Amino acid sequence: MTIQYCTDMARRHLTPQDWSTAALRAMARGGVAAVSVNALAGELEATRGSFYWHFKDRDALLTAALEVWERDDTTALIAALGDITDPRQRLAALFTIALGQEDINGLEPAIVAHADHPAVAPVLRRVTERRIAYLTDLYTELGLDTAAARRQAVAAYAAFLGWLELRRSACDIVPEVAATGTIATVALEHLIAELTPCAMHQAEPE
Amino acid sequence: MTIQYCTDMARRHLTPQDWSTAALRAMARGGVAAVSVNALAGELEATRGSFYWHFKDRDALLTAALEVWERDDTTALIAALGDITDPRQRLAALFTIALGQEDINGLEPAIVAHADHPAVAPVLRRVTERRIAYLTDLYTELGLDTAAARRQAVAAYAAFLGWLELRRSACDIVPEVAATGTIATVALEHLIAELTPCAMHQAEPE
DNA sequence: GACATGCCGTACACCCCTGTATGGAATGAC
DNA sequence: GTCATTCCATACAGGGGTGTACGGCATGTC
Repeated sequence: MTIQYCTDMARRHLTPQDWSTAALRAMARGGVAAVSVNALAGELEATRGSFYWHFKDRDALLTAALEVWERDDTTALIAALGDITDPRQRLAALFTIALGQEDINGLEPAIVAHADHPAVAPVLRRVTERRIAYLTDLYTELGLDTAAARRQAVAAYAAFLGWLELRRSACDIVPEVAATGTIATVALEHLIAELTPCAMHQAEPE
Repeated sequence: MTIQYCTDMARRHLTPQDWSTAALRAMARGGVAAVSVNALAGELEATRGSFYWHFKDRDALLTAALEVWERDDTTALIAALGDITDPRQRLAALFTIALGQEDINGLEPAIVAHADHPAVAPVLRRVTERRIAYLTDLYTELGLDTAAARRQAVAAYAAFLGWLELRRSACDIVPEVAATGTIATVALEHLIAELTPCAMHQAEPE
């Protein structure tokens, strides 16, 4: 019985990035417990021997994957908005990008659901602090005082999280949450227009 | 070596309700995977023999626990609001109760995170439909037309879910999300006053 | 062409969880 | 007191996941 190794084509080597993104996909589906080396190896058409070459542990994969999430969905996103000068356009672009290019559906709810996990807690804390601080600065730039900007940032971020959660749990029941095109308009209506009317007009000359 | 059975006091028998609530607590901490018969037996100071007397399967426990969640946090909650005639007071009481008496912290995010699980999907679908339908009716009673009421219901429910998620993930970073006293005021400001200003005044005579 | 090294497949031991079978303690009926 | 029933503890087999040891196939170097 001959074992066939690479029948299809030149099998390219797996990178730690491949394992990390596969781990994030698995986490979005079934939580932290779904990130099993066995399942990921099957999905990547490899074996666990490949995994333990790139990573020391399963915990090392978890932290690496969550750092990828932190880098892509928070650090890089904020950095991409740096060149937009108008704060209103920056706010609009922020939620448009965050809601529009959601790469892995259900990842954020899965991460938040395991907030107590030792591999999740520090990254989630950094991400939440960074995002709320950025939103607070943005609302301050829009003319709100410190307390009001903070409140708006918390409310907007909660609405954002709930929007993602609703998209994950009931994209068939609530179809308006699924279409990428309407997300921009609906989200901007609810997050910008409606979450800031009480203090917006005295800051807006128009 | 004598085995001591009931040293402390008359050990009352465990009910399926005990197992269900313990399952919900475990699910809130570590997701569906944390609902293990072993762990729950240790928490309840019993053995798996007791469990398999009350339940056929682990899946039977999951569905029973989720039905308890559906009954307590949706059916009973809506039923408790039936005697409030004023829709504005009913809306205020709804979010006050839903946000105030959150019995198990982090349960809703955990359930939503496993929306694809076969034991979760049907219950979550029923709960989401029921809640959004109730909110839609409530906003309709408040004077909104069908489309607007539906949009407000979806937005308010998303904000509610995100508020719970933020409370779970960052109650230390965002302290305003934890205090039960301020929840009522903040939630009512953001959910009633701010989510319905565009169409509220023409329905409100005052 | 010998040799080192990067990358991966395989096999083994170990642990945790599930489900079932079986026995035993406690309680009430009579 | 006997007996049946309820409820629970214990023991066992089976499966799946982890981590490690080891062996093998490549590719590049000299």
